Amino acid sequence: MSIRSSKITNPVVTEELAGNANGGKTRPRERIVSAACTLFRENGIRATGVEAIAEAADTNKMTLYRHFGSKDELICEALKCISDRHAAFWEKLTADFPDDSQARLLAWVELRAASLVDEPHGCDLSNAAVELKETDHPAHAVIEQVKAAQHRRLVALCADAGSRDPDLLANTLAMLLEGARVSRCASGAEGPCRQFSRACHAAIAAFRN
Amino acid sequence: MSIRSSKITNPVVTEELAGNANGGKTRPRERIVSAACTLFRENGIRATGVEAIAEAADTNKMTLYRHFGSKDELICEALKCISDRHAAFWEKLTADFPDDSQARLLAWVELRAASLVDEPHGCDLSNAAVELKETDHPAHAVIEQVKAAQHRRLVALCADAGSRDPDLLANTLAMLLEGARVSRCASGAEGPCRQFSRACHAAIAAFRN
DNA sequence: TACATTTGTTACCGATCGGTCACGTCGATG
DNA sequence: CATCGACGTGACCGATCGGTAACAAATGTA
Repeated sequence: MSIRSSKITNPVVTEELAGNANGGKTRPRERIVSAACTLFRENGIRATGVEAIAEAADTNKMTLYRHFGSKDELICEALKCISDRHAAFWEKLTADFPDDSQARLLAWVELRAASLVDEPHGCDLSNAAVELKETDHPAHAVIEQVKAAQHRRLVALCADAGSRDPDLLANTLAMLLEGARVSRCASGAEGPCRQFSRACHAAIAAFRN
Repeated sequence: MSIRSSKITNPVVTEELAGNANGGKTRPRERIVSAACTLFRENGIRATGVEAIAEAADTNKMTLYRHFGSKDELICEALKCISDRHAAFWEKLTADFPDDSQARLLAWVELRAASLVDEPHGCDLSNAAVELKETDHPAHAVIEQVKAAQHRRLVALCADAGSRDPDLLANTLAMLLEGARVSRCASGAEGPCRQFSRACHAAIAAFRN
């Protein structure tokens, strides 16, 4: 359901050079990454076996290991795929509101609030960070890098919207979003996340010029 | 370190009827729950085997299964133990600031901010909720119940402190705390959680009467 | 002392995990 | 047609998992 919207963005467009002309069927690598994203999100990373990923990708374990040296490598690749989706989200946001940066910030709140409703599993990056406690796991580098990029974009958005303290506002919004997502898992849809939008608006108003 | 403060509350007091007079050594059941709490927090729930728990508790797997019917049951019991620590935290908070409810709210912020510094693993309850995706897992009932109790206490605290909208303020503070904790795992100590305290103060000021 | 309860020890079970090997199949290219 | 690379299939490996059986040792109680 949530994977369907991403499947149309990634594979079809980028496979023209490969000249694969069969009926819309993508190559195994993309299917594996896509399936890994879905299963990791819905069942957790450790709880998802490589065989289940291969099966969901309509292929087999051997082909999976021909493309990815290990499960950890596949995990990193899946996180990078999610990072690409985040980047696409930001590009679409700036494209939809090219001039009015104030409206762009409000749209960010609204879109994130909407994602809280139909995505009950929280942030895939943060969930991975929570689940993979080994501090030397290669996924942590990917996660930190993506989170840093997101923070930079959010700070820029707050600055464009004319906040008095863009860094503080960005961090506040980041904590509110992260907290809303995780409390969606722990306390349900009727928990604190219910008032995510109002809390964001209050923060924006509090840090206005 | 954090486990030590709880060890003095639970076992010693409740074991007088058992008449165990050996040198301060607690009974296996408490040691198992305590070890489970520590290992679950430091290594994750799924990544922690029952044998490792028994070993850390200075006992063996057979004794563990004599006290707990399954690992899932032990998980629930460990979460309940953590719930007791939360309750102790709140009791101490109200005991330390019996009169000044405004100061009590500020102390809540300060204590939570301090816990962000020396506890890099976030909220054990939320982490468990994220890690255990099976919606029918018995741990979810425990988690939701504890989270609901915490929410009630936080709302009461905000109301006592004279907020205009205690429910909204409590939810905002809950999201900020939850988000600060998880972003501590995903983005490091220099991420958004760095400004948790300031964000809380701004929220409190925004919702003041 | 005699008994009952709680622990400790060891070996074991079936299942699943991540990962590999050998071989067979297919489609594209020359 | 021949070749080559990507893919599919199934069996297999060692390790680890949660959980159990059987028996010995310790412990408290009468």
